[in-house]
Amino acid sequence: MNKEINKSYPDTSKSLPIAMLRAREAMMLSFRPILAKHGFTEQQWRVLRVLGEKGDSDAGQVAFDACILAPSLSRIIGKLEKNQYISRFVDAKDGRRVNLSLTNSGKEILNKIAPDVELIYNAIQKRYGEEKLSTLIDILGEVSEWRGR
Amino acid sequence: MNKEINKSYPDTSKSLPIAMLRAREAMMLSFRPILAKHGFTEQQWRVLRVLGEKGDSDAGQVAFDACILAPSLSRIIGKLEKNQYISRFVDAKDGRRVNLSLTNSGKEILNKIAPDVELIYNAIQKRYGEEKLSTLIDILGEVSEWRGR
DNA sequence: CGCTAATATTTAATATGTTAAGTTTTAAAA
DNA sequence: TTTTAAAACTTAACATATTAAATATTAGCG
Repeated sequence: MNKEINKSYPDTSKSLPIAMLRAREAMMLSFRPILAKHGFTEQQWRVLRVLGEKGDSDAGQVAFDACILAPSLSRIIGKLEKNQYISRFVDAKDGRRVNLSLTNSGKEILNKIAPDVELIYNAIQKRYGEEKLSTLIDILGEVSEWRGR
Repeated sequence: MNKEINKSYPDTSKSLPIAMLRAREAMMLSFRPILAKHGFTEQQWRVLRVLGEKGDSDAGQVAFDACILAPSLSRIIGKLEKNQYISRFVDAKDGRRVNLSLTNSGKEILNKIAPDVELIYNAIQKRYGEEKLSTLIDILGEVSEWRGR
């Protein structure tokens, strides 16, 4: 469609960043309603999941694992702490670090929501097949290593 | 690393949405400085590119092509119009639609920035190979078709 | 034709993304 | 040890994301 028009600019249909955005958005359309039903945003959910998976971590580690920039994380953990889903305390050995930990309430909500999220994951995997998705994850992992020029 | 801890939650290292976020971010770290040097955000740039590629389009089409939600696009085109990079006018046949068009100034800046962006694309392609990236684009395209469940 | 539903866009409100600057605490150099 | 640089967060300012509601216009139907 529209193959006759100006082609002097890069074709967005082949743009990796846009392709990832689209694919990601397609999936998030399924996930977001589940999280929203419990009052969480996608980013807040990533923080809870990461803490549930890796256990107590400092903010920097959570930021990396959840793929959230430090300034965003600061606000997010502020809210999660206020709502009693996590607790925050400065590291005893290094006063610069802030350690984060799931509260019991945080663990409960995690256990409550996780199964619904898993259902979607399983449906996606059933539709596309483990092999294809694993290929996808692998290539994405390689591209994540890109460090410019 | 950390293979002994709690595994009762989905492993974020295998999460497709997070994997896409990471890979995309790795690439954007190379692209953003180029755009920033000219005062554009990543989204503003997508709008300019889409208009340069597909020619004049209505807002809805641009939103889809650039993968930007309508409310965000409204503000973005407001600023791009104010800065004279695009012009906006209501469709003559359908008063609900807003048609967007690159100004000469918009075309110029597009031609000025595009080559620098291409350099990065080429470097990425050289490093990972066309075949792998084309496989990636294909799978991402399939996943983009996901429509919930 | 007049009424109602659907479309396309915009506005509003809250949350996150991005970059830069500011704090506090450590680590390292002189 | 003093001072200087680096590290880890936080705060601030502006831009975008997301959802819902408001506007304006068109399409369909009785």
